[in-house]
Amino acid sequence: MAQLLQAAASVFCTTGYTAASTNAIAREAGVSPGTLYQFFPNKEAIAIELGDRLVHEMRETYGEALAPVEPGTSLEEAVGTAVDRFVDFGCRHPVFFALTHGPDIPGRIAEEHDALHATLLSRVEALLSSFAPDTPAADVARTAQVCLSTYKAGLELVLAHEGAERDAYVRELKHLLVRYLAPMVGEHAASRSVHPWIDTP
Amino acid sequence: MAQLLQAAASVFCTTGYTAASTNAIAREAGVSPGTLYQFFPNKEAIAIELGDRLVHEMRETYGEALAPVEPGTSLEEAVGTAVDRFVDFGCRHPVFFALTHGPDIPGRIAEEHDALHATLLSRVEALLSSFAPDTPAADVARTAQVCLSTYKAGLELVLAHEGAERDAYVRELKHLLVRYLAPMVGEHAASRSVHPWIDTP
Amino acid sequence: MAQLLQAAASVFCTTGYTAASTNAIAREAGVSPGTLYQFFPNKEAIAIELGDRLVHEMRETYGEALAPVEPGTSLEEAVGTAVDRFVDFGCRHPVFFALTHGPDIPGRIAEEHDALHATLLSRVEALLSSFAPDTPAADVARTAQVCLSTYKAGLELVLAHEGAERDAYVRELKHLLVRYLAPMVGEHAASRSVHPWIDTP
Amino acid sequence: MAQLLQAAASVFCTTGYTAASTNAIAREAGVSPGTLYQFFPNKEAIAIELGDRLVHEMRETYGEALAPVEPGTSLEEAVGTAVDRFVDFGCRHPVFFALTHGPDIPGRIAEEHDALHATLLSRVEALLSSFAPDTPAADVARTAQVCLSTYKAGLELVLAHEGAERDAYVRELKHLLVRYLAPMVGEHAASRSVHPWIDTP
DNA sequence: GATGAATGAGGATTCATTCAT
DNA sequence: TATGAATGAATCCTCATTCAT
Repeated sequence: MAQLLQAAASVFCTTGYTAASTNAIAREAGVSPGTLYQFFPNKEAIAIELGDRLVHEMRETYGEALAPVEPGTSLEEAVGTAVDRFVDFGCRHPVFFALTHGPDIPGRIAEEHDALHATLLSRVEALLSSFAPDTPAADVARTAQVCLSTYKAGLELVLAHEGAERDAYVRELKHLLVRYLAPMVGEHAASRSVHPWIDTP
Repeated sequence: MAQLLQAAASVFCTTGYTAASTNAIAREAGVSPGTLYQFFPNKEAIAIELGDRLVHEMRETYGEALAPVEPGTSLEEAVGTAVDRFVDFGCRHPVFFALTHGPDIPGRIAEEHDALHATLLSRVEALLSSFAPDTPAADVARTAQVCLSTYKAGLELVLAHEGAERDAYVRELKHLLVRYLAPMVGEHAASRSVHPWIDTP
Repeated sequence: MAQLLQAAASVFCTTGYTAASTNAIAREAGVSPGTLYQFFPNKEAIAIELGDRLVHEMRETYGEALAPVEPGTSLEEAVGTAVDRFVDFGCRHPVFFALTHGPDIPGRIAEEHDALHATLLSRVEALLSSFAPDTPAADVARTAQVCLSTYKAGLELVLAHEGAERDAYVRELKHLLVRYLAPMVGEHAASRSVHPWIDTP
Repeated sequence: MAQLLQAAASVFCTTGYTAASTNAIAREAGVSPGTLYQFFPNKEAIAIELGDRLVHEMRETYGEALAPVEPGTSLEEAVGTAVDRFVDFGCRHPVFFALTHGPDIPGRIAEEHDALHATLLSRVEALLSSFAPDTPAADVARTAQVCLSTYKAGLELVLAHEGAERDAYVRELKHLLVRYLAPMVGEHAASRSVHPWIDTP
């Protein structure tokens, strides 16, 4: 079954969900199509189970990565940790993006993913609030959304490169986020090593 | 034919390229399947024609949006214009993203898109170089990549909202980019209203 | 219309009846598909009209070629004339074979062709009877069938070659028929330049 | 699979290759269209497999039928044996002709068939040479071609009849060939029961 | 009369799913 | 339980035919 999920991950990665055939998955897993259907009622269920596991692991990853920071943690540190974890996760599970993007993925996964997104969102919001308690909730929510989107886009870029170049992109992604967030958290993080940012007046 | 392309755009948007059936496109266009095949030799050709038109329009859009800035233009202005154009384009052509993502889109489109990407990239690089002439080429290239990815991700976020909320996201996207780029262009844009950024020492 | 039939002949020749498309015929004729259907109710009708004309011309050709021979005509002369006409006809109308062979031609043509075949058969029978009046009718009929089949097969062989080689095959075809028929007509054609054949005793 | 090939043979026989639909073949075989495609990748492959088997069997048939004759074998015997085998083969495999004629049969089959034709041709040539060693090669080749064509045409005639009538046609076919060849082999077969033929002087 | 875009049933082929072994 | 042949609906695409202009 782990075998099957791994095969599915591999096939989804290379062909996408829609174009992936259950026969191809079974073949990749080295079992017969019939066997596949003794573990999963249909193709969608495979993607859902896969998604569930990813989401679960992601939740754990972020549970730690986005946990409320201890007082005194700098923005750089917080962002750095989160990005590193995110990158690590993305490297270990390239399927995640095959199941995340694309309008042709099963509804259940979309829901699952939305739920994950919402969770992450609230964590990021909490984090942001701890850094900038006075910011209106709507702004925090929006900023969190932007952060998540940026995360994902940046991660794809990171994964598209290797070695030193990958590391360079990781640094850029951190800069991108830190610089974006600095003004918001600036006043409440005067102890940081970055100059306060003067936003559009 | 415009009718068909529009229908195709609509169907590709909702189901993705792979899952889109030519019969569905024909139905959406209000014609019979046979009619569709008098204009396009096959499904791929529809996507390609659609992609060509989008790329063409995108090229024009960017030709103006990313044109070398006149001396004296601020980073904010340059980014603001580019983002506005990009957003406008995205609003008018939501298909663009359906044909851009996904591993199962026809090779021709991928090429076309890669070519477009390369073009945009070199324009952004030129723009960045004009703002920060002393930056090493490799860094400029990487920064341009990050900008483009951020553009795209931000645009999706923008398109997912409407009205005032959309405008707010547009502002955030501009901030995101401006803040990211400010340190790089900082020394050459001392006249700007942003403080120079002190990067990782 | 002659234009259309000619185009049809050409297309039938190259692709066969079944694989020939009415659009291809119309295109070959330089007219629109609609125009084609103002002359013929359907694809079959084209083949039928074509077949009719060929059969008509063939009938005339054979009317003369297989006409009752004047007394004193040798077998060689009779066969030689018939073969020459047949070959000439085949050279001018290569379609004939496209519409003659193959199990996928319309029933009407088959009938037409069968009628032609029957006509030719009775002429050949008459000819044979005039050469060998004492032969039983059943034998004459069978021999006539063999002659016709041999004719056709030989003709295809002839048409497959050109120039001197074609002429050589024409000669062989004549030999084939003359030698086959000689024993049957031998006794009644003692004046011929061939030795009588002593058949299976 | 034998079931499918048999069904295909039957359908090809009645409708010809082009007009034969895979659904019809599947239905004739009593299976679903999908099943057919688990054995053959496409319609052409069915014809090719069928053709291969026929060609293979034909080769064996002819390997024996056209083997170099032992010294002392008469022309009648040689022809008689070959025709009998050919007829037997044709009776058991009427498809052979459906896949042999027609301009729309798959290229692979045409090649296969051409190869077979060439093989048969060289065997017939060898046979003829053994009977008439002094005949120029070009003449032998031509005569062999005529023999093969006559074979095929005669066989179709034979297959079109049954019982005693079929036997009668078989005899006629043998006569046709023996009489055609007698003059050529005459001098070297003086011991035979046929009179030498005096050809065009 | 000529046109040619439109039609839609039909054919080749795929693939998610089932079930007898 | 595992298998893998069988299924058949659905897909892409063709082409004989029609009809508004």
